[in-house]
Amino acid sequence: RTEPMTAKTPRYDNAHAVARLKRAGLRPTRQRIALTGLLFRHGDRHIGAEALHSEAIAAGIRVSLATVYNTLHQFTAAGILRQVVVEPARSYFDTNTGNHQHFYNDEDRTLIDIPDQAIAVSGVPQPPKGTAIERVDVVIRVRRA
Amino acid sequence: RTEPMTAKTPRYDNAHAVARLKRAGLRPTRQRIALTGLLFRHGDRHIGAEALHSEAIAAGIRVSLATVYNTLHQFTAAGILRQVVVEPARSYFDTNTGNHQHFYNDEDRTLIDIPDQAIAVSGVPQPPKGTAIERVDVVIRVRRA
DNA sequence: TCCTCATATTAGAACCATTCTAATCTATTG
DNA sequence: CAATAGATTAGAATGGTTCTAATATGAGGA
Repeated sequence: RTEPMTAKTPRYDNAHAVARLKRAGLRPTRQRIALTGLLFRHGDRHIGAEALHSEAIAAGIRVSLATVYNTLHQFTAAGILRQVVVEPARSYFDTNTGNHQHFYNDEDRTLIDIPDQAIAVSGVPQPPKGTAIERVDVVIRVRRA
Repeated sequence: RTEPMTAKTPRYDNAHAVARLKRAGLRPTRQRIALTGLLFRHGDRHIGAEALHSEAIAAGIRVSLATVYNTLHQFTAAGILRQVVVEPARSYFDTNTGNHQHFYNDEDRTLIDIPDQAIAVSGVPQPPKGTAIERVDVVIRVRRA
């Protein structure tokens, strides 16, 4: 059932994708399986909906942009993707859901992971009454030196 | 020249606004003077373009939404406002341009300042080759406890 | 295998914050 | 006060995202 993959494209066959989807409680549909492959086949990556859609189309996967949006949000809700907010009017999704932060270059829209251990945020005060801290996001904005 | 300020509505008259605009290298037009008043009359605040426009209209200031957008961006470029990115598809502008960070409640879109001294980010690694760090933004995401 | 149906997918329209356009005003300078 | 660079404006355009309601499909049961 699982087809051989060339060396170039690291293994992430349908069986893996299906397993991951089931673990996340998502029905393994043709589109979700294919998108899972694109997303997690290579290492950590940051990608937007339109870009992922283009990539899918280029790879011969028949999927609508709406489904790509749906899928990215479902994956985020399921915890297998993380949404990164670094600029208004554009969303990035990060396949690395572990604790880490980002460099962001506004000029060329580059997002780069910073491993968790590197950064520490100290002195975080009490959150406002009636709220609890959900996550601490650090964006280090860089520009051409 | 500096006038006494009342406790309730701190004074921010046209003379102040004009002075601030000139200092920023911006021509003190009727609209900019009025918006400067709205923005800096009270203490620190976070506001979006549409909200500021509504506020202006409510205050009887005749100004177009386009001008509000232009003005917010010019003020940001001039360094008298700071743009805060906390969610896709919506921009906030902060009248506090000093070094500080934010709590953000996604549920009710509340932005709250955290004074600079409180927070420290350590272990920031070298920025990517050819770039320099411009700013470190920390957003502490909170939710109803 | 074949039904059934809850769930997914889809094309295209709708949305909405923001930006653009090109026409009209207005501060500033001479 | 005239000239003009710069600012404002209404309305159209943009662009990423979400919605709609019609169609398709995976999962479980007969």
